[in-house]
Amino acid sequence: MIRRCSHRSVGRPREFDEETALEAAMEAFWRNGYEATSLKDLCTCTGLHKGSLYQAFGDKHQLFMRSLKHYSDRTFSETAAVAFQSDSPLENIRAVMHKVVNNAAEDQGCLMINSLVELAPHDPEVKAALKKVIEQRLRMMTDLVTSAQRAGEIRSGQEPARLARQLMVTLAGVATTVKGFMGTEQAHEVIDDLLVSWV
Amino acid sequence: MIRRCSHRSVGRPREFDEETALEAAMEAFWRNGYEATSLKDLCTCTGLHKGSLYQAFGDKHQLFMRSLKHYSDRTFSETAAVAFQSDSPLENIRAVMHKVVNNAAEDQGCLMINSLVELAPHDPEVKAALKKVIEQRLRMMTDLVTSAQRAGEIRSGQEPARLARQLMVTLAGVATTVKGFMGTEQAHEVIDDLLVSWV
DNA sequence: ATAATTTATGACCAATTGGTTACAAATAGA
DNA sequence: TCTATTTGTAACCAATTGGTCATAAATTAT
Repeated sequence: MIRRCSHRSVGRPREFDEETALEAAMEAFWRNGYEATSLKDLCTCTGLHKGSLYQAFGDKHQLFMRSLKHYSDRTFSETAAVAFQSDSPLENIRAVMHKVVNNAAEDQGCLMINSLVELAPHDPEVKAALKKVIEQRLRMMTDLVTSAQRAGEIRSGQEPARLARQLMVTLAGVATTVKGFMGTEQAHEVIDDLLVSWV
Repeated sequence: MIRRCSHRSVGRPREFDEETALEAAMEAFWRNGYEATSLKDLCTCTGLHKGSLYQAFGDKHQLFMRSLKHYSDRTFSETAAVAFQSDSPLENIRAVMHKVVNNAAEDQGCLMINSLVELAPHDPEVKAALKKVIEQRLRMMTDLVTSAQRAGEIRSGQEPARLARQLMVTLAGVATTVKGFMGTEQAHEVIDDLLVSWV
């Protein structure tokens, strides 16, 4: 059972790029939600036929799981990238928060929060996947808060874990209210207002 | 065109209570979301047949709109009821916030936030309805914040409208994170942590 | 009693859902 | 060239979707 290279074996070669198709599917799920995205929609936006989709990704649910993972991987690496740019921990927190807000596109929100609301209560697989990535992010936030407290940039009265939770809740709130009732600018203001009260 | 009483006219009398049926439908939409709630589900939970449902409420979307209104009416009156219990404006804010959190049932969240996430971006009617109720709540919050600032219970550095927005965003965030990643107790802590930083 | 009216019920409908499968086309290895 | 293998394509599938309609039952007004 040796596969020399990932994809240059015997059969007919793929005519599409798996990554591109996945990105398109993710976009559709992100914009419309899981239930509201039909197989036909997925075929249209990826340019593939049902058969190809199933062969490449499995059924709709598996494709969704991969989309979700793709999304969370990308957004996490993007935010982690700005988490250590400054030597001021508070500035790093601010940068991370604004990064997340920028990612939560207007009217589209955040795929993770969307999925949390739509699917988590009834889809154990989605719930487990989200649990993992949320805890991951919570850990990062907690570390940042701890650093900021040590640096004296945030008052030390409250536990870092609880302040981190506050940040996460605010981000979740922004990701939902940005769906029709808040411009991106206002969302950024919310972040700043919160952090202002922490110094 | 005179109707003497609302419902004791000619035809065969209703065998079900409209209010009860509406409540059941609302519960289903609340728990499962719009798309994931099928007509059959609605028939099962209300105990009605399709025909009766359509005659009484119109199509699925109209029934949903009535459910949403029913929900927002009930929750708003419940929260407004506790908004003036104390003579301390800050205590009233706290009471309102905790009331909302209690309403957002674990794993079920808040029907308005759920609908905001699932439908608002693509359903103008839902969006408009939510806009109305959200602005209503925002006004109430703003008034409470203003009072609290006047009473000196909240520092006066920030605009009441922006602080109110902060409260709303936090509530929205709690309503989503409560769907699998936060117990009710923790949700209450988040509220308290936020308000603590305001004094 | 009868007519008018409104209800409850279930059969019925076209369209769409997610999903499978048969088959032709395209490649690599023999 | 021939075989094995994998892809693309479209026909096909049962089940479910939201929604309508004809009909019988239950009531009030006459």
